[in-house]
Amino acid sequence: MEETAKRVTRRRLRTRARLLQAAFEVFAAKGFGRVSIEEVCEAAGFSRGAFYSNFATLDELFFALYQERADLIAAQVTEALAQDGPGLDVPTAVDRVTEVLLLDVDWLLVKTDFLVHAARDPETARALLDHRARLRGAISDRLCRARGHTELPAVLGDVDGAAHAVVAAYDGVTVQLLLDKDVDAARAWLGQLLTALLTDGSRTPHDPAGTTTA
Amino acid sequence: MEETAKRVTRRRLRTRARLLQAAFEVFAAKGFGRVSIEEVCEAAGFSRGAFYSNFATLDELFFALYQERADLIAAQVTEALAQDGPGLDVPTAVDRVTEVLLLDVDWLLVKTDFLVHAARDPETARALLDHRARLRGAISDRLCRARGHTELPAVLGDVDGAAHAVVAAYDGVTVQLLLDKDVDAARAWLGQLLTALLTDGSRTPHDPAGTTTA
DNA sequence: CTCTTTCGATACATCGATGTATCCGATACA
DNA sequence: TGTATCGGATACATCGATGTATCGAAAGAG
Repeated sequence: MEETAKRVTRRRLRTRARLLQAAFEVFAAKGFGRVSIEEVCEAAGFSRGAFYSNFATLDELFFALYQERADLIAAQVTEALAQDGPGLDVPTAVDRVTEVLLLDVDWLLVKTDFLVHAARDPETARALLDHRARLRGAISDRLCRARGHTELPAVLGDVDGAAHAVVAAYDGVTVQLLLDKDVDAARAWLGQLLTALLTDGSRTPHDPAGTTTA
Repeated sequence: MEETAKRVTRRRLRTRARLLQAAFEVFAAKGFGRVSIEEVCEAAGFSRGAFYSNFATLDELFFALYQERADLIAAQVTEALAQDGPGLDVPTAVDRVTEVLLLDVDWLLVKTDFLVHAARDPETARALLDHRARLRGAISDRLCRARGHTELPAVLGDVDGAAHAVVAAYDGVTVQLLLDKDVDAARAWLGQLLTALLTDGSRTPHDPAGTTTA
């Protein structure tokens, strides 16, 4: 072979995956800043030797964990927005993306930990910005296709500005959700916000769950 | 005296203030999760004895630090919104609140650390929710007084819903600012977002700095 | 000015986390 | 199935952070 490829990969991949899964759970429960390497290994059912065989430091594991999950989320969002609704209207897309983005509170916890981390490390920040750019791309595509059916308010500028606004609303609702832990309220609230941002103010809001009357 | 009041207070208050100030700087630079008690004391020019004489744990200091700064910010926002602009119009208030809220990036860093902390501790979450409620209150008051001059879109519900939206936009823009560190862009972007949220979509955006043409 | 109380410094003991070196069992490949 | 390599466990050394107990000095009260 050209490359000095590893002979063994199956067991290694399994333990690596188990370490990442355990790290996700422990990070979500206690926060990255309060977790030791030993805790992750214990949660995964391994000793610290397994960790040092797969990662150099906790930061490296955190980075790998984030990238794995971020790819997953990005794929889910892209898929949720790719399937075209019957009317190609914005409210339907809003509902679907709201469902996907506010699905797992543990992920929001870990992602916020990662944000705090990224705010002080440019390399980490780049990974997070990449993730956000992927989400914005999927949203922009969807908004482009929906244009003509629903007019966007001109205040936000072009379609990319609107995608930026969607992400900003998502982040804002996430903060509130992290504090009150009310997922249903957060979903309804995000729907309202996106409706207010993406549709004309004169139109009546789209309210599939009847949240405004409840 | 009825109470067993402390005899000495002046020196103690001074060192406590210096510890809080040093903690703010160190937390902003390295993040709460990566700071030790010794580092805070060293930055303040004290030994660890001074710390344990004033606080029981780092969490307690962090809590005190947050409350002090949060009160300051809330007072600034309240004052910035209390002075009535000549027209009582929403765009002017938007500009002023944007200036105040995105003033100090270090505060945003520390506040986000505190958010991560609060997301896992209900007592801490209550303090943060109180701070947010105070901000919303000031915003609601201002929006109430501006009603009649500028109509709010009905999508957000009442005035309190609009205040919620303002805070959400603030949080969303904060996240982006923490990643790209571009304060000017964040201010302009927050202004755009708030304009899109609070004014009718048919109106032209308010753009004092000419950011949309730059 | 003296005295008493308190505040912060110093020294010490302890605990936990980290990283490494080494060893044994598991696994892929011939 | 034999075997060479790899992966994870174990043991150890080290380092840093924490908390406490004690001491000297500063500051208010009289």
